[in-house]
Amino acid sequence: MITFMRALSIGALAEATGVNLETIRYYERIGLMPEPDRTRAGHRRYSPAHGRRLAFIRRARELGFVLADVRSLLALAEPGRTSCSGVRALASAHLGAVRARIADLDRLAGVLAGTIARCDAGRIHCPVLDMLERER
Amino acid sequence: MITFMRALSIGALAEATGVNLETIRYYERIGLMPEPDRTRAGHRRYSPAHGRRLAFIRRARELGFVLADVRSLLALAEPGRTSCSGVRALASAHLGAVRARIADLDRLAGVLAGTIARCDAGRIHCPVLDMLERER
DNA sequence: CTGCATCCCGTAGTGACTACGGGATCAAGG
DNA sequence: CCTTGATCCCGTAGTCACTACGGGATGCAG
Repeated sequence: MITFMRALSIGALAEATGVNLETIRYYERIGLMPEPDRTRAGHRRYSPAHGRRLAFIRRARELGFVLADVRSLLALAEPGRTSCSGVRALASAHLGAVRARIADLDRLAGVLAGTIARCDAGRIHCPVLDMLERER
Repeated sequence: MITFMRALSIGALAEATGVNLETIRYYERIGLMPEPDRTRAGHRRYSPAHGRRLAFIRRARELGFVLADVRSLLALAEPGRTSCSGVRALASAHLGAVRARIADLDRLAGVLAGTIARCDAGRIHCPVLDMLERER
């Protein structure tokens, strides 16, 4: 298990969390990650709390939440005023969107597979082009 | 069936094909649609051939082909030197990508659904947040 | 102290559009 | 013929979530 024992440089944090270094700076620019302390020379020093927040963001992104949702989830997860129903609503909505997308892609794959399969039948005209060119 | 009998304005073409007017201009900018003739005042006048090409692009996009693929498909569909095997290869590769994406989303939906389902069990801690916060 | 890895920052590029703004032109009705 | 409102022109910038680049400043090991 990854633990963040001491202050990490941005490169070390990137390695520890698997989040690209430039992405971490991007998250800071858009206000998703708080600004960390700096060394005298201006290099970022990350605390364990930063590491946990970044790991949270990463897992949410892996689950397909858009950054706006991640922002909401972070707010809803604030210690003290945790809102489970809010979190659940967000997750449910997201699940619905994912399932809709799957249904879309399933239909698409069906059309593609059916058309490509007809190629094997040794047609004269290309069935794929036929589909793309045929009106309506 | 939609037929393009005469020269259409960009707005009429947009309506006939269901492609946004600004998108048509965008396709022209990136060289996907050829430049049409213009009226003396500079307004675009589209021929039936333009209409057919745009409809082809639209159907390919609906099937999820990226614009680079659409470009290739258009080249492969050139009358005279039609390449069925090339078209088939592109379509097969795309189908593979679509199926991979579906598999990804299926796994994702499973995780989300499983986690959300645990919310109903009347937990004290929010299972969704638990998942996002837990290390590993 | 030398050299190389790491870090800084701002900017621009990606894909596939969409939106905006300010001006020109067109087509129909009076 | 003239007005009016729809349509069209163009260039630019915004979207999302990053990623890449470049040129300069540090950090740290040998």
